[in-house]
Order: sequence, then structure tokens, then C-alpha cells
Amino acid sequence: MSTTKEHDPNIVGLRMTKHRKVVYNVLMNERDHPTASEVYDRSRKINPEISLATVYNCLDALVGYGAVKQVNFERESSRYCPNLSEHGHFHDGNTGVIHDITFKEGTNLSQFLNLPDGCTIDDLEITIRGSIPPTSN
Amino acid sequence: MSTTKEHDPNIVGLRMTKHRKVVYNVLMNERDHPTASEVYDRSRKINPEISLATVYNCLDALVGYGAVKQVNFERESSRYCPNLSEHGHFHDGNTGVIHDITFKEGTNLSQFLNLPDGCTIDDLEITIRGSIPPTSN
DNA sequence: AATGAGACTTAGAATAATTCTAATTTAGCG
DNA sequence: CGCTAAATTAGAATTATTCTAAGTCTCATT
Repeated sequence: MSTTKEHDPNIVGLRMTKHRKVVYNVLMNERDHPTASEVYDRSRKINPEISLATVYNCLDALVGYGAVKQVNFERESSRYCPNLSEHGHFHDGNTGVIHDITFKEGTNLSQFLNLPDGCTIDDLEITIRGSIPPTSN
Repeated sequence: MSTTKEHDPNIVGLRMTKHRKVVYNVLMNERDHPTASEVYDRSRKINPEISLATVYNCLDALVGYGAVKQVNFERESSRYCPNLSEHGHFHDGNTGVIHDITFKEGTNLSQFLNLPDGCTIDDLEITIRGSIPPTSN
């Protein structure tokens, strides 16, 4: 489960620097929605001379090119997620773990929301706070 | 449309002070999802000696007692909303206006989301960023 | 209506996440 | 291989929010 492969976003137009690679690999290798400062800590283990400002820059660049998603929960620090598929987040209050949640096949927003007439949707964020019962097995 | 009534949350257990009344009325009289500092500006017009810290305290108290909702959009300043019914928000990128959006009658989350087994939901936040075509009439 | 305890309010300092600045280094095209 | 624009850096700056400690008010109880 902890295969440490080399990942490469390979995005057209995104200049691939040493630091961007490190940050991207940090996100791919432990997909637990880390904050910028957690990414910073992990990145320094790989390349100790990276700075926090660079981590922010790299994350911004990766988000800007659509290689990772930025997740905001309440007003906490932003978190970063390499899951590019359309999904929401379930924040388990017991464990603090953030789970990705997907839509059921063939779901369309206007089926259940009263959206403004003729609106265009650029981005959707669904965040649920709750708890998951401990598995009894 | 700009009736300036006196509103009172009348919540059991919520001590109703002068400042809390002012803050609550500010929210009720212009229901446009203001930030704390916008609430501060409007409150000072009614009662110039209110402080920003008090505005934060009052908003926190009102949120804590369920008299208003706190809305977070990305990592921008929190906004406050006296619409207590279950609803999401549509952020119009053209105008900057935030519209409340409601669920269609009888909607259940698990109809369209793959939720964790047996999870309990405490809070749901749906935020859509998009645009609404200008009305042509 | 007076009292008192605890909750509210205040100004200003402190904090925390993020962004900015200006100087230096680097990627990658030609 | 040299060049130029873009990336990186350390540290300062910014911004929203929270904290602190002292003074004030609300309201249940008299």
C-alpha cells in the first residue's frame, strides 16, 4: 500500500521543476488531504532546501493547471488532494479523517437543487461534517 | 422592500444584549451575506461604540444558538446569513452576489451521494461557483 | 426596584495562514 | 551553450480572527 512510485503530472504548459515534482509526489504518495504546512514538512524530508513559500507556489501552480484540487473546510487551512474526479468530502468528527465521496452514477445537480435559471456551473463544493460508526469487525 | 423592522431572535438561553440586537438586526435588514467587517460597519451606523471584537463575539453567539448561519466560501472571510432553512449557496462570479439555493422537495442526500455506511450527518455545506445570464427583460 | 454573579464588551496585542518583495537561481528554447 | 522568462528564496507584510485582562451590564433573585 505504501508504494513510493515516481509520479509526474505531465501537464502541457506546466514547467516541471525539481520542487514541483517533490510537492506533487508528496501529494500522490500519501493521499490524506494534507495542509500546505504538512506538505512542507514532508517535502523537506525529500529535499530539505525547499521553502514554505515555494510549497505554496508549487501547490498554486498544480492547482492552477488542474493537477490537484484545493479543499477548504470551514476556515481551516486549505488542504490539497490529488483526486481529480468530481467528488465531495466527508469530514469525520471522531477521527478527523477526510473521506472523498462520489456522486452516484448519472446524477445531475438540477435533479435535487433549485438552481438559478440558465446558470452555468464552474465549480461545485460539497462538504459534509459528521461521523462514521467504528467498524465492529 | 427596505422595511427596517425590529427583529428579535428570541432564543431560549441567549442573553439579549444591546449589541447582539444590533448585529442581529443588521443581518435581518440586509440579507446579503455580509462579512464580519461589513457587519461591523453597518452596526457602527446604529451604535457607534460597538467594537469589532464584539461583532465577532455577537456573531459567534448567534451562530452558536442557531440564530444565524456562518457561510465560508473558499478561504475568504466568513459571511453570515439569517436564512435558517437548509440551503446551499450559489456564488455568481459576474456580480459577486451570493444566492441561497434550496433542495427540491423530498430530497435525500443518499439518493445521489455514495455516503459512508451508517454515517451520521451533522452539517452539510454545498457551494457552487458559476454565473447567471443577465435577464434579458 | 436593588443586588450580585457571571456573562458581555472593550482596546489592543497576539496569532496563524497566506501573500508579497526583491534579489538570486534555474529550466528549457533556440 | 547562452538567454530570458519563470521559479525560488528568506523574510517582511497582510489579513482575518482570537485572545487578554480590565471594566460594564444583564437579569434572576430578592
